[in-house]
Amino acid sequence: MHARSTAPLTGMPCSHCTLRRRAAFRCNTAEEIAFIQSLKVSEIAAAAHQAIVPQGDRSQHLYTLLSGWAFRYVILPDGRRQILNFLLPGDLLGLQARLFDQTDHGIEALTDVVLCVFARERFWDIYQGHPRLAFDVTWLGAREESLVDDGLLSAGRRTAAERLAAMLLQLHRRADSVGLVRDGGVELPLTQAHLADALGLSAVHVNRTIQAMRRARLIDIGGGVMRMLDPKAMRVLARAVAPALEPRPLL
Amino acid sequence: MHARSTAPLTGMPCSHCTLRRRAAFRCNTAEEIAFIQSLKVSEIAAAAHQAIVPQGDRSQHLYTLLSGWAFRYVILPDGRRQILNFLLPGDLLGLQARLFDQTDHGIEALTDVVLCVFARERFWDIYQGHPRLAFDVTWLGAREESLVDDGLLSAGRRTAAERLAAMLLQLHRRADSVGLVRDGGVELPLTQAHLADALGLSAVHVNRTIQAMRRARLIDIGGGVMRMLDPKAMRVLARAVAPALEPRPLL
DNA sequence: CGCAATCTTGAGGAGAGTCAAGATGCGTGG
DNA sequence: CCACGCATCTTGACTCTCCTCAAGATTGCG
Repeated sequence: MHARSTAPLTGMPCSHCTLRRRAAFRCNTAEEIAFIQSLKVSEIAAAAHQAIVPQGDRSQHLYTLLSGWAFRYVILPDGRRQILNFLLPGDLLGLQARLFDQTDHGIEALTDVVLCVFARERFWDIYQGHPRLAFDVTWLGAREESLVDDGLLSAGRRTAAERLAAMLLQLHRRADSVGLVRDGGVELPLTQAHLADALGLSAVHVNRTIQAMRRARLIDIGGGVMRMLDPKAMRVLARAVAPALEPRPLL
Repeated sequence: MHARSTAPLTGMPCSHCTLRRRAAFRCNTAEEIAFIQSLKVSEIAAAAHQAIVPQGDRSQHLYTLLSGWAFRYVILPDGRRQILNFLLPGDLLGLQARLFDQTDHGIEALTDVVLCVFARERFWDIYQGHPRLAFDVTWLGAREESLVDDGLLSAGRRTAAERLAAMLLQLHRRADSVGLVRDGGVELPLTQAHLADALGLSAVHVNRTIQAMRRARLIDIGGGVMRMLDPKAMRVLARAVAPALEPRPLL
């Protein structure tokens, strides 16, 4: 729980970034990679539970999450928290914070994370000189919105079991796309309280819903690991389709 | 209720667009406006209740809403509907639909609307030749996401009264910024069923909540017109801050 | 080994949903 | 100009999902 402070790291050249090798990500030209490299200020490690972008802060940077999990959230004055979405490796952080003067949401590390830090003042250069990459930024923003759209659909119109199914399917799929699934199991670093805050439920009710799913042999979850026992039934429950996975951009 | 079919209109040159004159929008250079004009294919009118982008369709175009109200929504297989956000004049439509191969949401006209249609195949030209406008597209996408974020906060963690207050404040503020508020009153073309689907509530409960607000002299709503009687109390209720309104881009 | 966070279970309650019926308003056509 | 019909709004009664409170079990870590 004790957060070690954020520390700059040497980091690895973008051209050797292991994320970039995954099929989930669109290939960049050598020239694009060199440009991305030139934007990169450093790598930063943050410990689990540490604030990456505190709520209400003006974010100084854009980040790409290189490893670990994080989440975007809002906290109301009386302490109620809503998790807006979870962030996995390859996701771009701080886009809204960069565009609007002040963000109304915060970003917190769920596990120890490593972030690729991009120079704030050079954000504009992407648009100036690299239209393809600028397009990618827009694309990543639109993708994030579609995740939030789905969360809103859940919170507004799905039952507790449906919400949970939709969320677990989404996380499983996203984790899979970045190689975080090994023989069917994902390391899920979420507490039930996190799920509750993401789904708009109480922690107690999330617990009961999970147990019902365990009894129904839909999932096997616990000890920080989740296994999908019956993905098809889960999709039926969530009324979700398995979306086609086209390669997505990576900065 | 009977939808007249979508009809192309002559339209007015972008340089004379009345929207563009509003303080709410960022000024463009003459050159930018000429470029935007060159993207413009036509203007299209759609009747209230007509689908602008049907759910599941691959959208052919990007639109700017010139007049009228619309909304983005998802419908689950069993008919439950979630409204993701409302669209007012100046808003960009179809961005996600353009970026992903297929959209999972639809867009429907709430009133009769007029849309500015941009050539799909020239979307890329914005990024190629007009970095400033490309940046604006990203900005508009991020702004829409922040609206959805707020909706998710509401559906997940606010009570019915708080949700309604937050939504009515947002709509009032947005309508005001495009000149739709006259001596305190906005024309709100929403039924209570629309509000229910946007807030994740039942129509009956929205009704009761509205009536409580009327009795408390917070708002005066009915007959398609809303008046904020006590904006400060509404903001306290919604736990919302009045956000600074910086000029936003318009395509 | 012991504390703290997390998970689990039970009991009772409340916010919001559903169903149903009636009221109101409005556009259309006779 | 009025009557009809439909959509919307309103109200009541009852129900149910999910919440809150509270206590105990489990886990993990220092």
